[in-house]
Amino acid sequence: MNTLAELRRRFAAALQPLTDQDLQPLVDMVRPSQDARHGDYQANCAMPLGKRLGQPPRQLAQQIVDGLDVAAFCHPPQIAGPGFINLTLRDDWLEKQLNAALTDPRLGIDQAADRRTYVIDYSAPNVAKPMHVGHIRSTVIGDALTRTLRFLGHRVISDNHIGDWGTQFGMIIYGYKHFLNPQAYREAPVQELARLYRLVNQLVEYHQGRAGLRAAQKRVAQLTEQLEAQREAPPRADPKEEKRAAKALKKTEHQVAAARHDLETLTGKLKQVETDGTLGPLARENADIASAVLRETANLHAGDETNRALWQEFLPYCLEDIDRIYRRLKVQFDDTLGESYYQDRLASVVSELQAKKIASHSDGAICVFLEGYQTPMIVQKQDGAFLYATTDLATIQYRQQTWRPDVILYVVDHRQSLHFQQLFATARRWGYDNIDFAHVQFGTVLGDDRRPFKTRAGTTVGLEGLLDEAVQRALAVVSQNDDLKETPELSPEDRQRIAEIVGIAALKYADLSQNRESDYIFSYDKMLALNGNTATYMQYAYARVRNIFVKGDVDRDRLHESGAVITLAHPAERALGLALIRLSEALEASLEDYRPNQITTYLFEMSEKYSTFYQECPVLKAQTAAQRASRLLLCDLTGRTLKLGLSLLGIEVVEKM
RNA sequence: GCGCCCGUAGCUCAAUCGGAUAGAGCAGCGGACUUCUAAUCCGCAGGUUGCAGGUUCGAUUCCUGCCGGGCGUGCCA
Repeated sequence: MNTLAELRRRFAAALQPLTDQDLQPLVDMVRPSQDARHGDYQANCAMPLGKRLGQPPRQLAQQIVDGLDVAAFCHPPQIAGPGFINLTLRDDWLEKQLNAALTDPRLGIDQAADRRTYVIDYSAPNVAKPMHVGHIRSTVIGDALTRTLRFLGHRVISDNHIGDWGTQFGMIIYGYKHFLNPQAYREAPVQELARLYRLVNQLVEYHQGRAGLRAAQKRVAQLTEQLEAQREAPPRADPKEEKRAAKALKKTEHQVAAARHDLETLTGKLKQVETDGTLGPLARENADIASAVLRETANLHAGDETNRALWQEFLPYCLEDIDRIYRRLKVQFDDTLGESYYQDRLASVVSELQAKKIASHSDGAICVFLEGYQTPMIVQKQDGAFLYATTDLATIQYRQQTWRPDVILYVVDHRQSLHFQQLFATARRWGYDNIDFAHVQFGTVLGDDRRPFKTRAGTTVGLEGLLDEAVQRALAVVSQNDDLKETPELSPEDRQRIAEIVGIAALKYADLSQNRESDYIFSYDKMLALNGNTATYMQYAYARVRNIFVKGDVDRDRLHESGAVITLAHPAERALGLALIRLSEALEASLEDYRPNQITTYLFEMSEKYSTFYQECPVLKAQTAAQRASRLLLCDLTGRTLKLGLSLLGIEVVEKM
């Protein structure tokens, strides 16, 4: 049962006779108290309503309380301050909820009343390119939303909209035709294809870098010159002008620094290739590689038989490669329908948009012009090629035909927000206005230096290396802790298995616990910290719960069959009990704005309550048999709540750590 | 230039569509292990929520201006 939802229903009934206005906003003002001194829940609706009705808010609060039927689960409501209504749950009612949850596999959490169909579009890497740190947020957030929605009874289709039709295949095809090591390909095709991709990409970047070197040098020179001029300019008479000039100067200084930095990394990269015994000659021999790669890509799209056959051959290997990472992350998709899947729909999408006068010719391209946007959304280029906007529209069409979703969620980073605004607006004009579209956007992963997370050498960090590093560090933590015990309990195999779970969990949790909209600073140390809002802390809490049952040789089934019940006597027991009945509130809150950090915050607070309880309330050595049984049941419910809550985030627990 | 987002404790972050005395964790200081895992717990200190106005019973939240930062911006995804 969702206590908050129930309280809101009761308030709606009490408010009904007092106003004929929309009750929803008023009812939403019933919420958990932030401060325990104001009770467990509070209603703040008397102030705004009193204002609208021209009545003193405290008097109105009294009227609401008079008509409020909550005696079964609350102490008499208290009116405080300007008109807050404070509610405190009765212990006997709390106990009833907890004892009911004990016998329910869903821990007393109801399924949603309105079950809807969701398509969730997340992860979406470009296959054939190694996955990197940028893919983790989409994958982890999308997976958590999928699991949570599903648990609440919604129909969810998770769809990995992979990039399987882009230039990266042109690169591999070119590499295959020119640089293949046949034996390596036979023995380990995935690795060989990855090598070809990296090699060709490096060569393309080299030549693009060479081509851009002049411009970069020129830019530095130009900006430096501009900077000198600005510095030597005489002071302005007008203070306003002077201020503006100072600002412009500062801006130029930044630009010079950035341009120098760019130039340095560029020359560094060029030098690296030129001095390399293998790469240097290859670079010279393949001077037109960039345009050749584009030709291979265009041929693929045009239906060239050789390239199609190669694409068909490569794709399974590429999928195998990303599947290895998904298996490790324990992420699964219902469908993996990439860009290539929609190729034969694109032309008709464009002609349909034209027929409906939604799209029109402009500068040789076909564009959708939207009110309120300076730039149009281009659906077909001058050269006839389609763009990702076209594919996204075709995808919406397919999803509507196939699943008739109520909602489509796109878990994609915030830099694409303009694209999605235009996409959704176009889709609505096209007739898909019964679908609720949402861009579930998230910020960039940054390094300590607040720049996008890179290795020391300046290359992007591969996702696999990231997982390895997290697991390796988790192994050190687990081992260190086990060594500190009087008699270490874990075999090397145990430690390795636990480290895999703890390391991956830390990585996922660090991401999920952040408000998804802000950029976040990546830190192994922080995510594997043993205190604070981390997965490790909660897994530890879970392991301590389980250990009590081991140490006390308590059989859970027999405990439940014994007829024992939870009674809340100690303040720490009550605080824990209150937290335990609120998982459903946290789940609902997290789905309101698609923010998994609502769940992590809940789990952290609940774990803290457990840690306090653990400290203050002996379980196995409780005073009486009834108290011991009650506390054991509280522990059991805590463990199950942790396990369930974490599982909805895609995070596993361990029995020992 | 235009558009979107952000600015909260020394650091990393919260704050449940305007609620009561802005909360955590690190880092700092002080306590608690003959007792179920001290990977823990308890306490102290730390703030003009970028700045200046405005809206009202009440503002981190809404509006205006300014300062500082990020991202995007007609043929990449």
